[in-house]
Amino acid sequence: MALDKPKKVPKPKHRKGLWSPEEDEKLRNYILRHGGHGSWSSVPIEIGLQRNGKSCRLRWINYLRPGLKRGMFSTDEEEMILALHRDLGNKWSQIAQKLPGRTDNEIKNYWHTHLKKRSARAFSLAPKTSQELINSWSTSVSSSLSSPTSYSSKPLTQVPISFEFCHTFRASSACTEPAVDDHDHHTMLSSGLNGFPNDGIQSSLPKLFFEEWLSLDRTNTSNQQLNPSDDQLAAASILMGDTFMDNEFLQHERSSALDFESGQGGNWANDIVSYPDLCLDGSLADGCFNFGISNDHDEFSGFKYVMYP
DNA sequence: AATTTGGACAACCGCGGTGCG
DNA sequence: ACGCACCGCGGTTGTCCAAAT
Repeated sequence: MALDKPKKVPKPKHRKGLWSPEEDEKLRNYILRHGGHGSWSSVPIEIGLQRNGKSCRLRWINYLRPGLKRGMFSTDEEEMILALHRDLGNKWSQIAQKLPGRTDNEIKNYWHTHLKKRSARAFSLAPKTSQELINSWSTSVSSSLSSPTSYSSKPLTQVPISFEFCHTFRASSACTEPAVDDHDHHTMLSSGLNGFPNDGIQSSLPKLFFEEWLSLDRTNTSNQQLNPSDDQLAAASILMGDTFMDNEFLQHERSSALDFESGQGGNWANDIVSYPDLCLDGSLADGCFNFGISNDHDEFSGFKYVMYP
């Protein structure tokens, strides 16, 4: 017996679980053809997928999007994640922004399965955040400041800064992170290179991390706060090669670096070489910026500046 | 050989923020 | 001002698979 039930509009049954290669193919083709800037909720309808828009978006971002690295994390990436997690906590999306080709989900999973225990161990042995490192560094450095610097009028330039030894490499070769001993890893210096240890290590120009520089300035100069626009100006000054030398602080750094290098017996041509790490679209890749000096043997001794906007 | 266990990764869920009508 | 849809994020759960029992 037929009942006159009100017609129910069937709720679209969305498939869940793992994506099939066919589904991937459909989604990839559609996004590549139409772009991923429309409404995600309409995407599965357009291509006949029994998925919801949210699921499509996630699949695209975490798996299908071009430029994803996949595969094992490098040691550098691991260190980066550990350091960023110390500073940012579970801000996976922010951490992912510093690691091109990695997704927040991927980093989050990797953290939980590989790095969490390691971090917990390290936590009990070392200062907890870079800020704490900086604070401890500044204490140890304050007594070793040999002379006030000429650029002391700017809050930006008044802070002690940590350096790590960088390396020399031929301009044509890829820049890889230098292998440094723990002994050398956190050599403390004043904001100039005054007192830079002339320990005979060839090509040991310092590496400065902007994150440390800027955050240190924020906390250590209570009455001379570096406001965000100054941060941006500083960053812009670094990124714009031509305006590089307008920065008094960096100018001082440069001359100190050159003094140091000449003391190392190098025949340096005093050329500042500077270049940002860029994405294909021209945006800053991972907050890194490199600069240094070159000699007449086409060797480059440089710093890598890491900036976290 | 069958079952259990645990690690690794993929995907989902819920919440808050934002933009728009 | 309000409601709605959408997006992005972080936490959680589900699934697969290899190693252990």
